[in-house]
Amino acid sequence: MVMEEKLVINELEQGRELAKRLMSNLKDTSSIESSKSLISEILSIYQNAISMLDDKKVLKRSREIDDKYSKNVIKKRKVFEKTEKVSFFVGAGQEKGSIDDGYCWRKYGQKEIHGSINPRGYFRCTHRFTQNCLAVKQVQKSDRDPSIFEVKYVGSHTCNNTTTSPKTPNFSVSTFQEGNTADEQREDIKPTKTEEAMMSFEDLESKKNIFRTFSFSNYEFENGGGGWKGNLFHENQLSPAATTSGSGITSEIATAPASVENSETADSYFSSLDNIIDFGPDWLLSCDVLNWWM
DNA sequence: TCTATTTGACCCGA
DNA sequence: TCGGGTCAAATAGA
Repeated sequence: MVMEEKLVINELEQGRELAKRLMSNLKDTSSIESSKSLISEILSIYQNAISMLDDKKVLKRSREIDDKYSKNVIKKRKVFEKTEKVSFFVGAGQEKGSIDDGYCWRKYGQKEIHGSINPRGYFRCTHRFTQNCLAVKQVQKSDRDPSIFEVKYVGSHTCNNTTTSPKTPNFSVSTFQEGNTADEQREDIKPTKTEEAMMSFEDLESKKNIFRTFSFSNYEFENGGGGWKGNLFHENQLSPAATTSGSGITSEIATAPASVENSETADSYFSSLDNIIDFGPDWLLSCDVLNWWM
């Protein structure tokens, strides 16, 4: 492991520790100011870690592009590191490819995927050629629940242009064990740990009310392990407060009062954070997801 | 006419 | 050899 990677991991571990302290603070309604301070620290640490990773990626990609064009290799497939891939599920109601994450995407291909019912769409940043932005995303409708789109982001944006300011769709994050085959993942579709986070970022620009609409959820199977429905944002869940579907803790969180710290049920929500915050390496490798709210 | 999408072909890695 | 990612010509739509 190179020095930079150790530094990044160290940063992320600090963030995790701070998050744990934050969890404790949130159980104590008298320590709101302390919690706000911790949140700022956490965001700063994650930003540092992401910047470190991005610096490395930008350099690597610049070399890839130089190689590509200098050798006139037009169709050479880029090989990204596994750590650049992030998988998460986005609620339906936003048709494939039009999931509004604030960036401009252009579809450049679609493929039938072996073993999957639904084709996978390939999108790249509109500013790929004007600003050399190599961000790419893949969108595929879930085989298990057609109302769900699985979106994989490869690389992060280096462009400045967005349709609006970059924003986060309401989404449910799930990380999978790296190295598993697609079939293995389908066979054992649950996350390897309690790694699912449900988030709503309605007002991230101001960041004033961060965490008012932010919640983590413990992983839960519906019908004894049968599916994701209870944990996913469906189109009627774009406004979590209006959620009526789903069951268990997920649904409760979706309808949780804005002021979680004062909620009677807040303790029960955050009592499960020990499991969630202990994301483990897979989650740490997926921190591109943080770009959404930075 | 311009821009985005579709789709078959091409290419590479496993 | 196969599966998946990308290209680019054809097509659609504003």
